[in-house]
Amino acid sequence: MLGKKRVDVASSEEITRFLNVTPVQFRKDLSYFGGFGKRGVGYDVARLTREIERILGTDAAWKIAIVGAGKLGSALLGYSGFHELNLQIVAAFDSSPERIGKVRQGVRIESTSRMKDILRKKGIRIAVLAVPADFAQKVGEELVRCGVKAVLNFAPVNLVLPEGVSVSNVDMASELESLIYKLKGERA
Amino acid sequence: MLGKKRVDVASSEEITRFLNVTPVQFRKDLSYFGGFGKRGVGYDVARLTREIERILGTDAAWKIAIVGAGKLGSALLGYSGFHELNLQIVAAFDSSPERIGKVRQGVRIESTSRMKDILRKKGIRIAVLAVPADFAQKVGEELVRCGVKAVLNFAPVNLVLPEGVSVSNVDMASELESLIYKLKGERA
DNA sequence: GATTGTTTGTGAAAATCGGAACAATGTCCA
DNA sequence: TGGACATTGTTCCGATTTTCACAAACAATC
Repeated sequence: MLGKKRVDVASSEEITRFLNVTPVQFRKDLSYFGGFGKRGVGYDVARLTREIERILGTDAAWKIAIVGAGKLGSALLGYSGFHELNLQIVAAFDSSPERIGKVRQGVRIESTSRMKDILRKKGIRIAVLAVPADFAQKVGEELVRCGVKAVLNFAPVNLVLPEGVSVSNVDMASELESLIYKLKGERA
Repeated sequence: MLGKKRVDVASSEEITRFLNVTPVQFRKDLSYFGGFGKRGVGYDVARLTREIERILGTDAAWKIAIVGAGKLGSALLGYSGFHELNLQIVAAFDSSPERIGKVRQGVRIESTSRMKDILRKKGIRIAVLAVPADFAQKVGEELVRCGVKAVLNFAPVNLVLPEGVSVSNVDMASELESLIYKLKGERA
């Protein structure tokens, strides 16, 4: 309880102070993969980081593609959160002729007609879908035919893809609905 | 079982065909708020829509503000999902002088220094945060001082705000982490 | 070295969630 | 009217998740 703070070691409570999980949950989740902490001391932050990266698979670099280079797609191309994990945006696609050929954030926007070639050649298995809602389902299915195994969908539709393909729908409207619902609850 | 389809009435099974919930779950959730369906028949679609909107609070219009008018913020200004709910973007803020004063999607971008005035005057309680990660926590706290009660955070940090303020972190990186983890599992 | 205080890891209890089964209620048709 | 069929709303139950409680392990101090 001295003024000296060791930044290289942190307790589960200190760590979860800025996460939205409880210390117990944090410890239990970690213990499932093995005990990385020292009792009475805490967790070696450097080692913990390495272990978590190994568990999550973010120690090796993953190549991802962004499909749809409109406003949202362009924004995602520059989104810093991807780089901080080991996610490399190595391809971008759009169907609009005036966007094809342009280079954004060092990535050349290709025609969607070339998706299969490029995705297969580069061995990309993760795609971020940022096309208008009307096209999302169709393009998503095309991605599956291109060998993609995981899709992060930003279009405001519920993307449904075959078994074996992971889909994560980032539904901003739903998130806002939840917030509104909570707000209403406080009023009542 | 005739060819005639009544589009004004639908069963829970028909409704959930395009949702990712089971019919039972759908009925159970609804029954928590009251029985809106007719046994043996189904749900009156028009009424169901009204009831759900009432429950979620999207029957009345909500005014929201977007803070940060960079790539992501601009994209969100044009995001169609907001309009489909009853969410009106009535204010946008940025700290960068070259963006202030510009009009995007009919909304004038104001200086962040004017946040408190405008947010309070317009009675805005919901804000969408799309600023760089380094500023997110600071700006979020400022929003709370401006009377905001719910924040949808797009910055790749875990925003923590005081009790009584709802925070929803749209963490795209986390979503991708989950996808990667699933992908790894299939490999092993 | 014993003692005290701290923190992890884990086993058990509690709560929550999702699915299956079923009774209640409605339509339709003879 | 009565019977066959369809669909909701609810109860029950198993599984999963979250929380609680505590023993084990470690550091620091006397």
